[in-house]
Amino acid sequence: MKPQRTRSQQRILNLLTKLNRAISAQDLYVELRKGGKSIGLATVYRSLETLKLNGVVQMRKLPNGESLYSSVHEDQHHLTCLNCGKSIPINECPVHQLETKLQTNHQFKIYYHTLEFFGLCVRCDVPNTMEVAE
Amino acid sequence: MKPQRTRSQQRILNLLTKLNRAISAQDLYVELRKGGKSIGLATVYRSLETLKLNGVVQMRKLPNGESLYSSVHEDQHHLTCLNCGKSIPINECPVHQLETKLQTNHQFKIYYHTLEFFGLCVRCDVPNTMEVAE
DNA sequence: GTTATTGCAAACAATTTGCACCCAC
DNA sequence: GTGGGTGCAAATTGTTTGCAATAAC
Repeated sequence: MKPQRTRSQQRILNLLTKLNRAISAQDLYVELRKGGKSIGLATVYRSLETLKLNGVVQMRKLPNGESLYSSVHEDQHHLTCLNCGKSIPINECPVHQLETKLQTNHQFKIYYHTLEFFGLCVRCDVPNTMEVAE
Repeated sequence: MKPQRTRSQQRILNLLTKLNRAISAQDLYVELRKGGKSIGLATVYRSLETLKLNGVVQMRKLPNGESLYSSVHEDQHHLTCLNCGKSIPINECPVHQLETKLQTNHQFKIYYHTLEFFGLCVRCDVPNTMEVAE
């Protein structure tokens, strides 16, 4: 029962699928314009909103406030440094079993989940008192 | 090796510990003012930033862009509805073992993690074509 | 032709920054 | 007295909204 999509939604979904990685709305906008498509930023946001509610697009928020969107089968999580913002992708994901269980117990249709680890990377985890000269 | 805290940082940390739940910076600000403390909103943000880097405060971002802060031992995750925004707390958390492993493998000092499930709650998961009359 | 979608510009909200003042040491 | 910490107001940034023009059916 695929909901019908508008032209813009279709374009965005295509691009997200092709890219196969998370991208911000702003960058998505730039990419689409580059591709010759005339599209407004507002439309990008509106389309992403709808696609999210349809369960085909997912979103994660970076600590800096920016949102990254990707197509929903992308099950990729990250280890993010609170200081430099560097994000390391990780492969493991131990929550699928729990997801199924929650879906049943809470009568909730789960579309996707986010799992992020935050801390300090080696470079930023300065041994306290002294600065790294580098 | 506890880093020394400024007056504001101390107050904020105290309040977060007392509350034992996640709260937005704005609300934190209001609470502190109510409590008779003269404090500026910017200071609240600056203090939270520092406390976060110290690993004693953690943050999660709601889909609406607001950030919620809590003291870091709070290991509480949520099931959030993409439509109405309702957030249901869950008790399970299957990631601690993975956390330890990642910490070693990636030479990363992990302070905390966030785990959120997104989808539609029963009320919002309308059986497609027809609206709920309610 | 009627209705939903789109683009643009203006509006918004959370957060950050500049800067003068104040407090702690 | 000096340097970091603080409050206020202004600036910034990502996102949302109002509305007239446009496309879809």
